Amino acid sequence: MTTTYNTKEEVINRAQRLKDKSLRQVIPHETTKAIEEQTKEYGDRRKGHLGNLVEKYFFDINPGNTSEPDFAIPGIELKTTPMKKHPRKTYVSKERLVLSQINYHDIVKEDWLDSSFLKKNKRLLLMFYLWKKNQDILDYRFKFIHLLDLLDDISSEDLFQIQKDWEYIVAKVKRGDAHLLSEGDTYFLGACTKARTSDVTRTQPNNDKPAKPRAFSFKQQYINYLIQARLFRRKTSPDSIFAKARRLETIEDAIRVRFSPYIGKSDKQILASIGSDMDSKPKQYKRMLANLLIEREPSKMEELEKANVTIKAITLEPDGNLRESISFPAFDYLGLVEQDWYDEASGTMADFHQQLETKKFLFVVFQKKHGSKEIVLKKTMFWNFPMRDIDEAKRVWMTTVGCIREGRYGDLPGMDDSPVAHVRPHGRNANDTIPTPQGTREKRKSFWLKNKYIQKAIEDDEKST
DNA sequence: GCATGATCATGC
DNA sequence: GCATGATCATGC
Repeated sequence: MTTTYNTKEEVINRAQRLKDKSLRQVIPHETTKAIEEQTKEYGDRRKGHLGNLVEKYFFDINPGNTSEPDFAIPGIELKTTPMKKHPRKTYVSKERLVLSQINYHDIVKEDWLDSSFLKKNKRLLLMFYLWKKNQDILDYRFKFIHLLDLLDDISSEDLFQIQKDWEYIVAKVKRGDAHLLSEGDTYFLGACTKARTSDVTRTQPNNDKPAKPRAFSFKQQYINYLIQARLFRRKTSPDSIFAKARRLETIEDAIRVRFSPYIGKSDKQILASIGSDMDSKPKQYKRMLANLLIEREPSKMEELEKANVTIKAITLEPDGNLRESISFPAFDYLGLVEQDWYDEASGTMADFHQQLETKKFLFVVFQKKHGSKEIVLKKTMFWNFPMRDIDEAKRVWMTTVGCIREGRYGDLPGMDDSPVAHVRPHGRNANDTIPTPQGTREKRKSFWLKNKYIQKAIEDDEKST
C-alpha cells in the first residue's frame, strides 16, 4: 500500500518535486477534496498537520508515531517547517524546529552517540515553506528543500555545541530539575515545551515535582543561520579531516578565551593593548569596547547571533551595587494587546516571554574605581532568565497588557511593583510617542529587568564559580 | 538613595 | 532614518 524508499537519493529526488509548489498542485484533485472534507472540523488548528499530509499523500509513507525516522531504511526524518519574508534578510524561520519528544526517564540512561535523539534526527529532510497568514495549508509553497545530515553536514564546532547542549539538558534532568528546563539554557539545541494545554505534565526521575513535557528543538536563531548559510550561500567548504581535528570549543569557552587576557584590566589598559583610540564619552562606550574584543575574530559575532546570545555591558559601582536596570526593545501598544503570554494552539510566545525564555545573555561586567574615571573589566558571565521567576515576569506582563487594554497608562507597573521587572519609557526623547488601542498616543516604553535583580544574579554567579 | 523619566550616539 | 542599549538627569 505504501512506498518504500531505499536510498537517500530516492527521497531527495522525490522531495525536489515539491520545490516551488504547493501540496495542492502535486496531488490529485479528488485527494485534495477528500482532505478538505476530513480536515473541516479542525478549523485553524491544523498545525502539524501539513507534515502528516506530505508524508501520506506526497511521499506515500505511513511512519506512525515511533522512535524510528520517518524513512526508516535511509534513516531520514521529514520536517516541514515555515519561513517568513524578512525585510532585511530575505527569509527567516517563523519558529523553532521541533524535533523528537524528550522522555525524561529514558534519556538519563543515554549517551550522546547512541542517543535516541541522534537515532531519529541524524538526517533531517528540511522542507521549508513560505508561511502566509490565513492561507490554507494545502497552498503553502515549498521554497527550500535540504537534506541536513547532522554528522556530516554541520560544522564540527556546531555539532560539538549541539552535543554539549544535549548533555546539559540530560544533566539537568538527571539532577531532578526537569521542571526548571528552559530554552534559554542552551544555544543551538533547546528543550521546548510541547503540550496541547499547560496543565499536561510528565513525571521525572529523582524528583516528585511534575515537569512540562518538552521536545528537543533547533532554536529559531540557529534555523535562521542554517537558512542563510546552507540555502543562500550555497557551497560552504565541506568539513575536512583537518577541520574536525581543530580545537573544539563551546560558545561559552570561546568567549571566555576572548576576554580572559583583559579581566582585571582597566579600560585604558585594554585599549592600549589592542592599539585602539576609542572615544570614551559615548553612553555605549563599554558596549563598543566589548564588541571590539569579540569582533577581532569576526566570525564570533555570527556565532553569537546564531546562538541567540545578547550582549549586555554592565557597570557596577565601586561598592558593587548596580545602579541601572536592563532594558528590552520598546514595545508597540497595538501589537502588545494582540499577543498572548503563551498561545498553546500555535506554541507562540509574547515577545517579552520569548526574550526571557529563549535568550542567553552575555554580561560583560565592568566596575568603577573609587576616585577615578577608570573602569575595570571584572568578568564575563552567561545568564538566562531562571524559570523559577517566570510567573512573576508573566504577572508584570499581564498587568501591563491589562492597563493598556483599559487605557490606564498611568498605572503601568513601576519599579516598586515587582522585584523582577517593570515598565519604563524607552524613546528617543519625551516627544517620541506611538499609537495606542484607544486611538491616542503615548510615550514609547519597554520592559526592564530590575537593577537589584540583575545584581543578585551577578553575585550568585560569583558564589557558584 | 532610589524610582522614574529622558536622552544620546551608534549602527543597522 | 530610526531602533536600541546604556546611561544621564530629576525630584522626592
